[in-house]
Amino acid sequence: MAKQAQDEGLNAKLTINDIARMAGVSKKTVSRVINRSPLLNAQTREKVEQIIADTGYVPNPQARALALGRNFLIGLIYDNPNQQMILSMQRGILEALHGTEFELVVRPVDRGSARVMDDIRGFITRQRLYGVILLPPISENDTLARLCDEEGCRYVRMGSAVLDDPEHMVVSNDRDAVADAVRYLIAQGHRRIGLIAGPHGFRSAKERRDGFELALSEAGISLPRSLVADGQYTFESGISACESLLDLSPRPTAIFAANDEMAAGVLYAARLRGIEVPDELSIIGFDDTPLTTRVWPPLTTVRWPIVAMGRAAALKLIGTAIGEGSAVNEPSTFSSTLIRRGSVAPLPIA
Amino acid sequence: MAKQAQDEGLNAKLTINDIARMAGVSKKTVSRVINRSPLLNAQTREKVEQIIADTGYVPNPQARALALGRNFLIGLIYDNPNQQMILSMQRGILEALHGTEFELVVRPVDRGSARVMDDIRGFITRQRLYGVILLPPISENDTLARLCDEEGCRYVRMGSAVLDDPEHMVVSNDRDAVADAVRYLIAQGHRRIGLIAGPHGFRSAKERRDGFELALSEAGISLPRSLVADGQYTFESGISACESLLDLSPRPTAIFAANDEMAAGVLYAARLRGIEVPDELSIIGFDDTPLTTRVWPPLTTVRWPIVAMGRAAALKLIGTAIGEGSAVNEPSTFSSTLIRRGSVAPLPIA
DNA sequence: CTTGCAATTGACACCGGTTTCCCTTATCGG
DNA sequence: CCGATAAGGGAAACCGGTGTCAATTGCAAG
Repeated sequence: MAKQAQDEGLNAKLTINDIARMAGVSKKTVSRVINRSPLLNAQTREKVEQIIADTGYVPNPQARALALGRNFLIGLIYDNPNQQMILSMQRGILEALHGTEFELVVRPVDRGSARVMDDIRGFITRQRLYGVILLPPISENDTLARLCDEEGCRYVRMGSAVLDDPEHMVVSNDRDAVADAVRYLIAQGHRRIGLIAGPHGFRSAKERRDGFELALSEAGISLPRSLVADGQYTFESGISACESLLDLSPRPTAIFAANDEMAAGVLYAARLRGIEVPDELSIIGFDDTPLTTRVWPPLTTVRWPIVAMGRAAALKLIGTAIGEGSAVNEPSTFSSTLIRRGSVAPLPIA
Repeated sequence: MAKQAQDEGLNAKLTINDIARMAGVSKKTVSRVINRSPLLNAQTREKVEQIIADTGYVPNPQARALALGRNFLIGLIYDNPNQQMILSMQRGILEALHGTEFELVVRPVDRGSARVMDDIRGFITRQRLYGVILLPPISENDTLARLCDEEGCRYVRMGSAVLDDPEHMVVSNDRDAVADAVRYLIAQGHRRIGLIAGPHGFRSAKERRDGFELALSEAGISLPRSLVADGQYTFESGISACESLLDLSPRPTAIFAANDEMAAGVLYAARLRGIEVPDELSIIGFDDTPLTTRVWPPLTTVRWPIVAMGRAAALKLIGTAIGEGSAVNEPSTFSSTLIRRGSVAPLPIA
């Protein structure tokens, strides 16, 4: 342990010149070893590698960044209301980055600001990022993707619709997942099903709504406009959207909320009116946040593999750099599953 | 907007040499302007500053990092089970960093691993971090603080006890906050109050327990060991800890849980047994996570200003660099407040 | 035995800043 | 009016890597 620490302290000062001198070769040769250049004598390589291993030398990232014009940093760009999602993504990404030479730089941006694009451009070019991962909803912005292309910055966009562009996207299939969830409600006998939709302009909101409508039309159920309430993906918006649905007469016997926060709002609104869940009202949410098991009754919801998607995104970005090149071109569509808990009950035969 | 973008594209290629040529001075003089060197003619400075402003030149961070031997990166090091807290801290830190030249690099570590210290040392020295912010519980590790000192890396430790070392710490006073909360329970007539403590080895757990015991002893209430149950700061551990408390006879009339997750567990366990909250059992949690308003009844809890603390920590770190030097030596103790919601009721006169 | 080509390796410039050291020039006291 | 002193400003080295291109070596072909 003490020796280890000593080594560490030592290698903090070691430069490529030191290694070159010890090995009796030039800087350039050491550089070739580090960068796995193929045009290099096997013996020379071995000798240098031995010395690198013995001394614990690690090349200075700042110097590399300057010479290469590129850093070994991954940027995580988000502008998201959903904190839980950011954190899970971040976790997945960090898992993939762990043990590599890459570090993660986080960068929240303000979609509302007029200068977002310039901010991001500055971030990317100044830091000479190796690549960026874009979280929704800003990932849905094509201008941003074009900007990355222009600046020669690798990127991966996270999303919630089927793939347009496999090389640059990691997505979940929200539409099908929601359709499944709603089919489940229908199978339980529900016919008057309310939707609390996500905010306009969010792709995920649209996909989830499409899935909802798809399942209904499959079953030949008509959807009056009044059964669709707008939400903002927040708890509070879930409450008020739910109230407008409960004001209907007859009121819906089931509600699908486009995320768990709003589903929790439904639970809250129902309790205020003394409506029993799930006996008088069934609820399904989306996300499978920890919240779903903390509330009562525990929420039936759609789980999408956020952490795994984060990992996949990171891998797609750095795949070629860490010798996992195969990951890069692999299409990355993840599927979600319905998690049945306690917020759905069959409709009693009237 | 178009012009702006053009400027941005331009300045990506501008170097200090270009500026020097345009201003008709040497690189060094431009460097002096950038670094606010005092030994510089006012006119020269103004001229150069004008050109920098016009062209939108920004010095290359990689080159600076190499020359200076230090990066403009802040590291966020954590090993925490409490995801919510990490994210709030991160938010506060990013708020403070916004608009500065600093970026945030996040670094989860595994406290269990034998190589944690070497990992962190590698992270700090390799990236030549400007400074790091340490989140609890690993911030409580003195070896780590010493390591930062050795490596000449600025650091700020977040914590939950009164200050040992104002220069390097931003803390909340958990003990007093909990004492207040428990005094409130006592004022409501409760005498048999259970504690669900946090895990051993966490400073916050100890502080909160101390506060709990303090309030009880002030009021002359004895605390049998059986009224203290161990938890792990998780929902599940809250449930089982609560069950052991509810098995007592007579059972407690109130429970203080050392965090909200465990308090939610208490709610869950109570519901399983058909115990009414707050009428038959009062509950207070700690953290004021969003969860507290999603559950029923909404949880009375202790709010600590996590985001503000994150901001303060970042400011303490970069204060001198951004001309807010005063922030650095300011002691940073934050106080928490009791948020009264619906999970506490007065004890009915028996 | 000489020439051509491929495989290795090294010398040197360069990435874009900062630092060291020295020279020039302005200011001031005698 | 002259020399001392200090401040402004520039040339060149340096931070620690990588890219370019030429030099060296070994070996097969002519």
